[in-house]
Amino acid sequence: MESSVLQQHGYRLTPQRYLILSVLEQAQEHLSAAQILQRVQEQNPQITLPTVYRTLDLLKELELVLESHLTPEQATYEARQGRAHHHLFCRGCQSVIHMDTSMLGMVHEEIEQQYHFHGVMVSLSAVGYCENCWQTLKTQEEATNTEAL
Amino acid sequence: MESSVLQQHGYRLTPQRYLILSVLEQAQEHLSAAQILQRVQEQNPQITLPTVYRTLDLLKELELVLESHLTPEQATYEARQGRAHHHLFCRGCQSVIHMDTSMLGMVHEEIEQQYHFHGVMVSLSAVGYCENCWQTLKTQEEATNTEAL
DNA sequence: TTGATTGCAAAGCGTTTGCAATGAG
DNA sequence: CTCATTGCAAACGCTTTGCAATCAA
Repeated sequence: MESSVLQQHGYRLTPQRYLILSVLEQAQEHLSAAQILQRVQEQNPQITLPTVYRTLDLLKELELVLESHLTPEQATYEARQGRAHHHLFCRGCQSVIHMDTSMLGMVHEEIEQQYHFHGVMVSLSAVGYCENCWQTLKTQEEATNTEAL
Repeated sequence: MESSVLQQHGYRLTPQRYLILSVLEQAQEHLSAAQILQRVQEQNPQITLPTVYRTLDLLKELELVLESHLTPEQATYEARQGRAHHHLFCRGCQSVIHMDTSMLGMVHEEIEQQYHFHGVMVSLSAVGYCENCWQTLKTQEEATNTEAL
């Protein structure tokens, strides 16, 4: 648990902040602010959405939490785990798979050199269909084609 | 101008749609819906924001326009130009630079094989500071440090 | 005690929708 | 005539903010 980082930066460790951070650390998936609220309220129904957002802002600033915008509608959040990773998103079941960074090779350095940028953070994201949803999709298409005849 | 694609799909080519598409095709940058409205209203002040959004939906569907979510706040749009590309975003001046796809190499195939995904679209985005903003930033930091003493 | 933090309510902002008026085919 | 398309106004959903009450240090 990285909650001590809060105090190290002069912020209070309140029950709300502790709960929100532990929900994120225990989650094995990306959570939206609303999902975080829901889980957090199971332990303490008092907590409200503004508190979730304010806490997330703090945790982002302290780099304990990462924010993603895989879908346009809403941001999702995850606790910063050890290894850097990228996201593979299934259009079908909306699941998010983590990819490791190995495949990116020297992309980072190439960008800094080629475009004269500094402090570059590279993020790769891919969307597609997982095996399951791909099969479902093909079945549906066949059904539609048959209908159309 | 790809406006003929509209009719090919049974949609009307209205003055509004024509204007919006040409604004996007002439822009050498990513535009938000509000920016599109502004440029379009210079020619026809009658046009409204809902029309812009409805037209963008259409153009996205016809793949004449690409939508990006480089920043959380608002989506940006660009006319689909010839070559695929990726985005390099400067945190300082908010400018967007297009990178070509060469550096990605076989990433696409690797993902399909390694994660058993189908119809994968890869998008790489990077954020950092361009040369200019990097210098500005360093100067500012020095100033702040001096102040703090 | 004292300023940081919270809950509440309300506002903000980008985006979407219902609907009547318009206009192209 | 008929339906796609528009402008208008209002709604929507996520996120942020003002403020008084509360609470950790």
